[in-house]
Amino acid sequence: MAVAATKSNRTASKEARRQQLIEATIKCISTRGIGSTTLGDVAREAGLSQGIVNLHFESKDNLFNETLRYLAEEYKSLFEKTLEKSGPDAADKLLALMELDLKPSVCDQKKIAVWFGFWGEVKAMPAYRKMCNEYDRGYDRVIERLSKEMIAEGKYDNINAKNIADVLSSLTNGLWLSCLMSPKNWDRHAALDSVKGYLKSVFPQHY
Amino acid sequence: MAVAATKSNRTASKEARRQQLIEATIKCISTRGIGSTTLGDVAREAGLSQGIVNLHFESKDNLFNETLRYLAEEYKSLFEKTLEKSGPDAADKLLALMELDLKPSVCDQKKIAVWFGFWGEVKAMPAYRKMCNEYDRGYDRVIERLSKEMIAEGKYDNINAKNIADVLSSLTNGLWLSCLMSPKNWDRHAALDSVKGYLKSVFPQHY
DNA sequence: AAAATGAATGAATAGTCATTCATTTTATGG
DNA sequence: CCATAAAATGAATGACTATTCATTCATTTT
Repeated sequence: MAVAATKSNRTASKEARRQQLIEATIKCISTRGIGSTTLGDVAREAGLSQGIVNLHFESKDNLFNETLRYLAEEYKSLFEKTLEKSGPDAADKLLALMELDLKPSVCDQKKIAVWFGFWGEVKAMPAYRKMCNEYDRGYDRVIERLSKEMIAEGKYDNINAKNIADVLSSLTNGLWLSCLMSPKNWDRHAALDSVKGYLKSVFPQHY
Repeated sequence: MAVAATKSNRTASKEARRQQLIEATIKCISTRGIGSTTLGDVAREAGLSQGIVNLHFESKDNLFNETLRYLAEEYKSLFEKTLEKSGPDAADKLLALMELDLKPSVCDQKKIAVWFGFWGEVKAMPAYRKMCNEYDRGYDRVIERLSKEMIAEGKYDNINAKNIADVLSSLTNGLWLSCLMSPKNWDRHAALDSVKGYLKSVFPQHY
């Protein structure tokens, strides 16, 4: 099928170009900020010409939305892989997920700067908020389910799984802010100790 | 002599005019986002003319810096007042400070949107990061000192004051993000319960 | 009341940037 | 090789916006 082969080649090349532009966008936002990243900057970063973004993404708005979706999908895939590979106990899985959030590949200045850039614009761009919420809902459910399992196993009293899930996700996001604001003397091991300290105090029989 | 109050629209004092413009800026950033707030928007929001911001603030950059400083000073003043009025025990003071962060006057969508707007721009504007860090250092020191006192009082083992201070500030910032992202079904009492739950698990003799 | 002061105005300017599109380059099939 | 189409270019366009400044206006001083 010559036609199909040709078509798929073209598509592949188009996909590669889109990916290249998304990566350039992430780099630009992480260094110049979301507010002063221009399409010219992105094109230059990608080593391509002025009009290239509009050719592949129609508009700047669309490019930014696709960039956010790319970041969200990337995290989702790491989350799922972590959940699969870790285990088998709920306690192992929960710890592995918390460790993921503080790994260099997830928690680095560059990527965090981009996340905060998008979060800072949610008032102007409700689509950003909507997308983030859709992805986050899934993670919260998983954390809550794992907590519930552990509460049942450990016969813990007086603690609430929803509550713990809220604290853990807030804690992670707050630690990311510290990483963004004090990149020089931020210590990921200290951050992980903080999280472990919390887990230990809530689930003393498990950690 | 309520001179300032009776003065016509055209001749408010310089300080009053600056304040009026800063408040308009906060309103604009909280609704349109920091990236699409123009000086025209701010002037319109304040009911004044196009050139007014440059007259009183020299530049947009300066207006935004002064706006961030205003927010930081406002919080600082609330923090200090809370520390004074609460008490006398360290446990009371610490709880009062955590409650402050979740009070409607501090933790409302509008104000949080502005904070995140600034945080999202720290890569482009190092001055924002610098200013935030200068203020935050003070709060962290206070929280750490209070924790230290409680650790000594309660003879707690195996816990570290710096660690607790880190968790508490991260937790607060993370809860603010939840408030920004899910304004509809965000519950400040549930958030406060999360914080209290943490305090109870770390300082069981105190809470 | 005339003059002086300085706050405020808003039209004009200069610069930036997203988007368009006519043209050029590259790749593919015959 | 050629013919064709897709991909890429980059100059041009038009919209937007920070900043300037000559002018207007209200208040105070003389």
